[in-house]
Amino acid sequence: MSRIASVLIPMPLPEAFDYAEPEGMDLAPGDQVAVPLGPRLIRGVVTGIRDGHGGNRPLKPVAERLDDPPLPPGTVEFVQWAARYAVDVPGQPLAIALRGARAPKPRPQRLVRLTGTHPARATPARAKVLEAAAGSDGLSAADLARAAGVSAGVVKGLIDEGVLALHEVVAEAAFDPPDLARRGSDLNASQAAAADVLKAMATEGGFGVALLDGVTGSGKTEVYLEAAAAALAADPEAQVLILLPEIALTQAVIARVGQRFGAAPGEWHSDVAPPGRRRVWEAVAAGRCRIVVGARSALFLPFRKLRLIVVDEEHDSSFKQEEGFIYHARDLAVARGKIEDAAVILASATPSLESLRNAETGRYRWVRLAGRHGAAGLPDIELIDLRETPPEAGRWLSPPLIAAMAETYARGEQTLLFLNRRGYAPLVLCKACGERMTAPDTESWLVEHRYTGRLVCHLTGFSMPKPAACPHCGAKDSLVSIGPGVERVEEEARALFPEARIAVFSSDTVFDAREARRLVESMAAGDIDILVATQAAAKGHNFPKLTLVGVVDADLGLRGGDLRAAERTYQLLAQATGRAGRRDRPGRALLQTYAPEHAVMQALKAQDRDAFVEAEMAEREMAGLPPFGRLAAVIASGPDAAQLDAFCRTMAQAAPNTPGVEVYGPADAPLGLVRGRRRKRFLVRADRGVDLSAYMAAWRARVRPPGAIRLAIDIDPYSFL
DNA sequence: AGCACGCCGACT
DNA sequence: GTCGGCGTGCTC
Repeated sequence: MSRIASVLIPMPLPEAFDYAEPEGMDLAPGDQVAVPLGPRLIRGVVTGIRDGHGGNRPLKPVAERLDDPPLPPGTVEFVQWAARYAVDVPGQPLAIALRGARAPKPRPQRLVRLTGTHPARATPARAKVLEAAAGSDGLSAADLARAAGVSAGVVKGLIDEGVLALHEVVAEAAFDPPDLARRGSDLNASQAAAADVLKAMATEGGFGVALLDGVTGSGKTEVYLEAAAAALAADPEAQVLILLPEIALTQAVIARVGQRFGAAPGEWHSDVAPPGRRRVWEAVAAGRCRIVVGARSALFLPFRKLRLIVVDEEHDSSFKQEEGFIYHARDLAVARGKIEDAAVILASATPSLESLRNAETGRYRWVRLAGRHGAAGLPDIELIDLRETPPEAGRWLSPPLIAAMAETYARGEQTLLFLNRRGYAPLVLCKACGERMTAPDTESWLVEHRYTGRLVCHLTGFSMPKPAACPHCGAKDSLVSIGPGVERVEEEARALFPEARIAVFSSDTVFDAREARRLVESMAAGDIDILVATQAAAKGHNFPKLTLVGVVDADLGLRGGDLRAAERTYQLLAQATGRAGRRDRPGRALLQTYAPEHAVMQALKAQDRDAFVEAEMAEREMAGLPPFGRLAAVIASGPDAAQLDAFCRTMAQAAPNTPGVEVYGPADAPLGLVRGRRRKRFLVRADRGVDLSAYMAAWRARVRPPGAIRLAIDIDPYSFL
C-alpha cells in the first residue's frame, strides 16, 4: 500500500499539501522534507501520513527526507493551533518555527593538528610551533602562530610541508547542563512561600498557570528561577523557557540565569545572528539546551520536553506581534503550556487586566509577593499640575521638576527623565502654509531626529534629510519643530545643567545589546547624572544612585483614547517611577500632567494599584470589553479607495449573525493611508465563551477579496492604528 | 514566497 | 512592430 504524506510548507498556502511517499522513505510526522512546489524544491514538515494514492490527481513524490532534526509533536501541534487561533495560514507560524532550522550552519573552524611526520628542516621557530601544537587540542593557524610566538608564515610552511594538517570542525554549541547543586539566592519569607507553590507546579507535571504578582523590587526573578531549578532537577530531560520583552532586559536576565545555573542559557532574540540561531535551534531540538531565554518567537522553538514557561513582564505590549503573523506571546505561551503539559508562570508588577481577571476567577494560581526585597520603601510620587506651574514657552521641564533635578544633582545623585518618544520633535510643520510633514503616501507625521538631521517615519521607516524650504509652499526657514522628544529634552537639560553628564537612552542611541550594556553599566557606576530615556530603559535595571524620576509627559499615553490607554499608561508609569530609590536611598518621582485628577494619575500618586484595577475593571465590564469580552480587528487595505470601499461593503454584508457578537465598521483606520495603501477597519466584540477565531474564520471564508486587497485579522488587538 | 502568464508604454 | 512594466494567480 502506498502512502500519502501531508506536508506543511512555510509559505502562505492555505493548507498542507499532499505528496506521495517514495518507497522505503518511511516518513514520520515532524520529519523535515524537501518537496517539489511548482518548479522548485522547498523545505516542509510532514504533519501526517495516511494510506492511499493520489486518486484522480497524481501526487508529486517527496523529493528527500532532510537530515535535519524533526519537529517534536508538541511543536507541530502548537504551530497548527496558533494558525487556527490567529485565523491565519499554518505556513505562517511554521515559518517562525523553522527560522532556526533554515538559518545557515555556523561556519566550520579550520584547525591545525600534527600529522606525525617530521619537518625536513628543524628550526627554533618550527620547534616552538610543534611544541605548542602538541600541547593543544586544535587551534586555528593564526592562534597557533600566536601561541608559539612566531609569524604565520612558519605555520603555513609546516602545513605546506605536510607536518601540520588542516581539518574542518563544526564547533558544537556547548550548552553546558545546568549545575543543579548550586544554591539560589536567599529568599525572604514571602518569596520562599511563593517559590514553594511554583516549584510544586513545575515539578508535579501537568498544565497549570500561575500569576506571579509583586511590585518592582520584590524579587520575582529569584522566585521563578527557583521554580526553573526545581523543574530541571525533577527530570534530567526537562527544558525551561523564559520569555522576556526586550533586549535591554534580556541581557540583565541572561546574566542572572547564567549565574544561577553556572551555565549560559540558550539565547533567542533579534541580536542573535542566524548561525547562532541554528545552534540554539538544533540544541533545543536535541534536548542538549535545557534553558532558553528569549523574545516572543522563542515560543516556537522545537522543545522536546518543555516543563516550564516563564513570561516575565507579562503585561508588556511588546509580546504582541503586530505584523505578519499577528499573535500575543503571553496568550500563546499559555496554549503551548497546555499542549506540552507544562507549567506557565506569568510574572509582573503590573499584570494585565486579562491575567488579573484569570487570577481573580481562579483559573490561574495567584501568587503574590509582599513588599520590596531588602530595600527602601516605595518612592514618593507627586503630581505636577502643568496648568499651575507650566514650563517656559518652548520648554518642557516645569519649575518644580527643575528644582528637584537641581537638588538631586547637588547631592551627587542621579535623575531619570522619562519620555516615551524618540527623536527631537514628533511633528514638523511649515509656519507659512501650515503643511505637516508626512512620509510619502502615508498619513503619519515625520519625526525630526537632530542627531542625524533627518525626518523619519516611525511607521514605515522612510527617512529624508530635513529640507531647508517647505516642500509644499517653498518658503525658506519656515519649518518649525513641534513638541518634545528625548533629544529635545536632553537639549533642555544640557542648557539647565551645563556641567552635568547627560545621556540619552532610546532605540536610536542604543541599537544593540552591547551598547545597552555599556550605557546601563555607566549609569550604574554613577558616570551619568541625568539620563533621558524612552521606555527602552523604563524597566529591569538597578541604579543605586538614581533617586529622582521625572515623567516629562505623563498624559502622553492617554491621548490615543484606545481601550488600553489607561492600563498601559498606569503600567508604564508605575514601572518608570519604580526606578527611583532602591537600596538605602529614598526615591522621588514627579509626574508632569495636565490632568492630575485623572484616575490613572491619582492611582499612581496613591500607589494604589488595586483601586485603579477595580475602577478600570468596572468600566470594562460595563462595556463588555476585555477581559469581560473579546475583541478582534480586521484591517483591509488596498491601493484603490473606491475598490476598497466596495469590498468593505460586501464584507460587512457577509458578517455572520451570531448571538453575542457585534461587528462595527467599516471605518477609516486612524492611519488611513500607509505606503500608498488605503486602510479600513472593522472591530468585532464578542462575549467570552464565543469562539472568536472560528467566527472570524467563518467570516473570512465568506468573502473573496480582489487580489489587490489584503485582509489582516488581529485577534485581541492591542494597537488600534 | 517565487515564478509565470498577461495586457499597455518607449525603443531599435 | 517588439521588450518589458509589474498586477494577478497558482503551487499538492
